[in-house]
This record gives sequence, structure tokens and C-alpha cells, in this order.
Amino acid sequence: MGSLPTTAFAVLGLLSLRDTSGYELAAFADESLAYFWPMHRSLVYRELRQLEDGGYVAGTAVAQDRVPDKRVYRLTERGRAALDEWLATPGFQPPRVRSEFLVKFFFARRLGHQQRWALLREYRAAVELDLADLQATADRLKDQPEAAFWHLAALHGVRTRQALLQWIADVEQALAAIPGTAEAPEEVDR
Amino acid sequence: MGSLPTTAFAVLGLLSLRDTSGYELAAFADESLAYFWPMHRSLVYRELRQLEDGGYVAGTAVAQDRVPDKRVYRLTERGRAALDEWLATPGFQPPRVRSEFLVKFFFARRLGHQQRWALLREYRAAVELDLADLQATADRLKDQPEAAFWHLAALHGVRTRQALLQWIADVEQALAAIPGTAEAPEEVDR
DNA sequence: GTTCCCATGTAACCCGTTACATGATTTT
DNA sequence: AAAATCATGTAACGGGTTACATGGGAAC
Repeated sequence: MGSLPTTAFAVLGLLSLRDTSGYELAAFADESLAYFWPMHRSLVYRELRQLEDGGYVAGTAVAQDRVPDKRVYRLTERGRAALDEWLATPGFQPPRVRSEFLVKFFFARRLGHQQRWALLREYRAAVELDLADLQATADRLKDQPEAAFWHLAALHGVRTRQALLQWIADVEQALAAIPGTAEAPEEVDR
Repeated sequence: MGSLPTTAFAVLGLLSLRDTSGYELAAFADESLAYFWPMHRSLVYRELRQLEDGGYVAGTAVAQDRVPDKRVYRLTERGRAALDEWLATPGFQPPRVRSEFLVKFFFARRLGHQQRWALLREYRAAVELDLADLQATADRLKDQPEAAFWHLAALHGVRTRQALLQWIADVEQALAAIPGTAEAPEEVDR
């Protein structure tokens, strides 16, 4: 009982791929899990310490020259068991989204037309960037069979971002139709 | 400087619609903002207290019989100004997603076929439920012009969930193609 | 007539973010 | 040669979740 937080399993999962120090693990998490489970370095360090206290991982100090010494962790048998049990157990927390943009958008009735359009344009730019990034990741992983699930997870992101672009187009339509809302001209670059 | 957290603006925004107690405000937030900015009741209470300390809202004790007394808050001029300034200021934090499902999925190479398919099926069920809920909200708001932005925000959710169903279909295809992965039969109800 | 739900909130805990520290190496 | 980055982490703060409290209706 007292099951571990999801972040702990994320760490165990990464350790199941190879033994690493906190720094390396956090760096890899940042390239892989970050889109759907962001973890700051500090959190990774603390989690590793706690996992070691619980006997899920074992750390060894490794001296290095030129760079600071590090502590390399590996999964213990207990850790592997916990990971696999969590994976095999049905159920997951409902996905949580936090979008400051949507909060602003929700109250956008208080804004003038100019600013509404500006807000939307800004969102579109952000989504497009994000999509490009995810698409690049997905493409890079496309033909690596051992990264099949990673690739599909990236596609998850791609698909939702594409849907967002569609939504933005819909909203532009709807905004243009709001009485008295003249369509804002494209931003002119003076 | 020392700008307020987004949760504070969410609370100010809701108060701009009408004066309420913490309990009512949290209940309304749960029907409206929750999909993109969840706030637990406790958090709303604390935020209201802090906003009152900062002079953004003013609370009045209201006695009731049969139910406990309550404290009703209204926006002060300062609160209204802070809200509008935040709204009009460009920029927003990048949307953050946290999906335990995707963490499990990412490590699904460790699972057997049965369990992979079970995980996916479970996800589809969850997404379908979620979609139905959002769709119902969107439909309900469709023809209320004063709720136009609320309606569009709900559509934001609808669109992304539809994309997820598409993604799930893709994944089922991909899983079926993984060597040695016989397609798992539909769950038989004995 | 117990048990569950409503309406109102307070208190404690812990996860997640931000700030701080440090010496070597690469960049400007 | 000063500034930014890398490779390691620790410490402090605060937002978000969970647990606790309470007394009156509603449900079974």
C-alpha cells in the first residue's frame, strides 16, 4: 500500500532502460517524457533519494575528474517488481491539462477585438512551434523499432496539436461572426 | 512585479461574473474552468483569503439558517484592474499536460500483449466518456451568445478528444503490426 | 433511524518550481 | 579575460491535493 507517485514510476521506468545519474536521467526525461510528464531536475534528485530510502534503487558514488563526482543509480529487484506491477495494474489518473491561454480565452469577453485577435494569433504561433517540435521528434523515431512506443507517444502530441490548429480556425470563423466584430486585419509589418 | 498566479486570475474572473462565496465559486469553477484549469475547493478558499489580504476582493460575512454561515466576496476596483491588465497583457504559460496513461504507454514494451490491449481499451473508454461530457457541455452552450467563449473553450476539449480517438485507432493498427503480436480478441464476457 | 449528501470551511502534507552553489570547459 | 554552458547537485518556497470538522436535510 502507500503506492508511489507517478513521478516515481517515471524514474523507475527510465532506470529500467539503463543505469544513470540524476543529471543524466533528468536530461533524458526532458527529451522523452517531458511532453506528457514534465519533471524538473530537482524533483528527479529528490525522487531518487526517496526511492533509494525505500530500497527501489541503489546508488553508487562514482568519482570523475574534470566534472563533479556523481551518484549512479540502478534498479533493485524490488524496484523492477514495483515498476512492473504498476504497469500491469489497470487504471490511471485522468489526464490533467493546465492552460493559462484557455483561462484568458474564457474571459475574453472583457477584451477588445484587437486584443482577442492578438491572443489567438499568439496561441496559434505557440501551437505551431510545439507541433513542429513534436513532429520532428516523431519523424526521428519513425523507423526505430525499439522506440515504437516513444514514437507513438510523440504522435499523440502531434495529433492533438493538429486538432488545435483546426480549433483555432473554427474560432476565427466564430469571432468574425460575432456582431460588430470587424475582422482584424493581418498584422502589418509597418 | 510579484504578479499573481493564474489561479488568482481565474478566481477574479469568476468573481467578475457575480459575487459568491468560496463554496459556490468552487462549484461553478468545477463546471466551467475545470477542464483546463482545475481548482480544488481548498485552494479556492485560500486564494480568496490571500486576494482579500491583497485588497483585490472584499468579503462580507453572511448569516444563514439551516446551512452554515458564509463569506461572500466581490471584486474591488483594484481586483478588476488587475484582472483586466492580466487579460490584456500578451503571453501565457505554455499549456502543461500530465498523463499517467502516456507514462504507462511509454514503457509498454515491458507489458504483454494482453495487457497492452487492455491499457488501450481502458484509455479509449476514458476518452469516450470525457468526450461525451464535453460534447454535452458544448451543446448546452451552443446558442447562448453570452457564453460564446465558454462554448468555444468546451469545443477546444471536444476537438482534442476527437483527435485522441483517431490516435487510438492508429495505435491499434500499429500494435497489430508489431511482429508476433496477434491481435487481441475483444473481451469476451464469459 | 442510520446512512449518505449538502454547504461551509480549516489544517497538514507533499509534489513541483525557483533560487542557490561550484568548479571546469567552451564560447565570445 | 569575461561570460555563457556543462555537469553535478542542495535548499527554500508555494501551489495543489488529501484529510479533517460539522450540523442540518434527504434518502433508503
